[in-house]
Amino acid sequence: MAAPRKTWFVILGLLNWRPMSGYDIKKLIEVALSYFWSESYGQLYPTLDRLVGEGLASRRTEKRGGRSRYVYSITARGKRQFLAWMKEPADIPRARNELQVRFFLSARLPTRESIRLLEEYREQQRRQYELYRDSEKVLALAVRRGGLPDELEEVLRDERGSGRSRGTERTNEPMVFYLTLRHGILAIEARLAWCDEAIAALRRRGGRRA
Amino acid sequence: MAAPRKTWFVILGLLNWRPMSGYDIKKLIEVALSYFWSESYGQLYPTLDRLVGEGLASRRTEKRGGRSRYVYSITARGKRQFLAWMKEPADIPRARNELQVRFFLSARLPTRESIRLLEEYREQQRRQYELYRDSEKVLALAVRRGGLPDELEEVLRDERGSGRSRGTERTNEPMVFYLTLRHGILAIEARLAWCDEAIAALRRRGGRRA
DNA sequence: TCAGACATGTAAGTCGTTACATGATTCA
DNA sequence: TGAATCATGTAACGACTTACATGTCTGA
Repeated sequence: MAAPRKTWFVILGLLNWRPMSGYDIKKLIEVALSYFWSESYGQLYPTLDRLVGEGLASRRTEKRGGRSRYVYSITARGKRQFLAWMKEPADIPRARNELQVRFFLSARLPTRESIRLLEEYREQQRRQYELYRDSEKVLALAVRRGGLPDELEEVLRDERGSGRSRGTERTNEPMVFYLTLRHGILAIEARLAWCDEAIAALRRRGGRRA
Repeated sequence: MAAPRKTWFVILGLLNWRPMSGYDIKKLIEVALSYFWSESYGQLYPTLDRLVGEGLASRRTEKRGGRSRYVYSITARGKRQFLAWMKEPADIPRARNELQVRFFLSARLPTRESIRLLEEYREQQRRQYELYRDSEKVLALAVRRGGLPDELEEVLRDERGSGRSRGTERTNEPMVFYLTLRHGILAIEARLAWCDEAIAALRRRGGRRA
């Protein structure tokens, strides 16, 4: 029973970055993590409440030009829990790949159905690939410069000094951002290569028959 | 609102293969689909009930040497629904990759933490890779022979003639099985390559400092 | 002035897992 | 005889999404 609580720890990890409102967290995930993570408000706000209830985060009200909002900070206890979670082995994700299951289920259908599925998949991956490559160019440049692209600098703004670096506590940030993206790129390249291989194999063996 | 209903369609797709009991379906998924799909009994049995309720499957009681069991078959209506679903575009899976999020969240931690995460990931992938390669050898051989490995032949037994093929209605089965596995293999190779690239990059830039 | 961003939440429903519960049959 | 496999289910819980609900502020 129990304890995936991923949302819980991801929020804690982002608060460990800097204090934020629920809205900020949502935005940050959309801008910087969307390739591999998502959260809905329906998860987010209740989880923030629970985090405060457990003493892992604290909440204060902030006025930002008349409009007020809740800003959450991680507590010492929260920090400890987050660090402990980071040390635990990640659990193997339950396998559920819809494309693959569709492809498998096409085995008893005419070959052209399998091929159609693959072509659709290939096109979807190709589109995604272009987006990734664009981001990669921007990030690679930034990494060489030792910073982050402006959009990201902006989302992560407050916790940084007025300059680009606080000097003392150097971190991996830009490199980790870049490498995270590289993971996505290599994964897509593998899928594209697979599509080509699979389409060719099916055509060789009976695409005509279908 | 509504309608992932993946379990629903996967079961329908398997029943389209041949009539089966809930237990059979579970076994088939474990043996042949475990790399990319899973179902629990808690999902399976209630879904089978609903399928029958909707007239997409029918149930009969079968005696198998004194022990009785329910065997489900797909109906014409069920077949139509399954085919319709196969034609729909697969929805983009919601992105949730725990390893990547952990890695991202390590950006503010000492570099050695990021590297540790990667090494753990790499080892996990490497183990999985060995299993895949073993299966690949077996399957590749079978594909060349035009059949399936004995374990799979057994799980899929009844619907086949007494020989290896019913002659008339040739399908892609062996090739699709093989290609499905190839997808997994190429994906893992990409992840291993990424781990190497990422570890090297982090070491270059400050592994010492950590 | 009005669209779009900022901002916070709830309700209902689906999806899915785990643990529990039960019992027959087979084979070493 | 007792462990493994066959076989079917339910209860409780947790995770997650979508749609709904509501209101403010900023800038073109």
